[in-house]
Amino acid sequence: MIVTAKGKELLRIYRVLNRKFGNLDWWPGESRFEIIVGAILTQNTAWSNVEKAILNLKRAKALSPDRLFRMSDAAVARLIRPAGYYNVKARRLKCFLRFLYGEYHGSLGKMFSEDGPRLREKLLAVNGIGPETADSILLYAGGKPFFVVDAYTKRIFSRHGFVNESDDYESVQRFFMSRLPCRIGLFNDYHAQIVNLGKFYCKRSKPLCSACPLTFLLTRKNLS
DNA sequence: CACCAGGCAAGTA
DNA sequence: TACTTGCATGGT
Repeated sequence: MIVTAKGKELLRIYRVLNRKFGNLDWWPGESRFEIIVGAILTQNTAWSNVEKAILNLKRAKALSPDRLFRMSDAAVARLIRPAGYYNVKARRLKCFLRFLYGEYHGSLGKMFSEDGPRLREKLLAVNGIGPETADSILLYAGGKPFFVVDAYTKRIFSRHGFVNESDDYESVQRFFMSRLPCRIGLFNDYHAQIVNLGKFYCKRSKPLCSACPLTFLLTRKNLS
């Protein structure tokens, strides 16, 4: 099936997902800092495990930039153990905090007052923050218009012929950002819908389920 | 038991 | 540039 991917089709797909699942109100997290920590902890990790780690941080009153920054790597690692890769992730959190204090005196407000593209470049220069983590931070904690691309995005949209599985991050991101209206709320909920869809319908080694609303939409369109 | 999860960096050729 | 490997827990 050949799909000519125009912007209106991407919007139609989004509307179908939103109608079925409603507004998902991402990111799950009560503060900007919690969102940032979650974005780092969820790298290649099930969110349920990240929740346990964040709960540990909250119970230890460690979920603030200053408390976390003062803690030793080993102490942080112990708290975030359920999230997996706890040694590297403890270092990555510290790298971000060193950046936050070094550049902005520990103020997220100052950090997010920077120009979006400029801040993105600076985040990417922090060890442990790659494109997906940077965009998650910018969009969900900073309210800046960057479309987040993850494994589900590539998997789902390559299986439907919109992009290639081998396309790099920036290329897939451009595919969406050049075809969608630049709206925070849309970028926010679209990515949330994709992850939700992936969790329910699209595992790594299994084909798309025929009950997947996206499959249904595209099949129906193909027949008409 | 095997496989998977909302990546990333560092090493090799 | 394009692979490969290490990192690690908890759920199915």
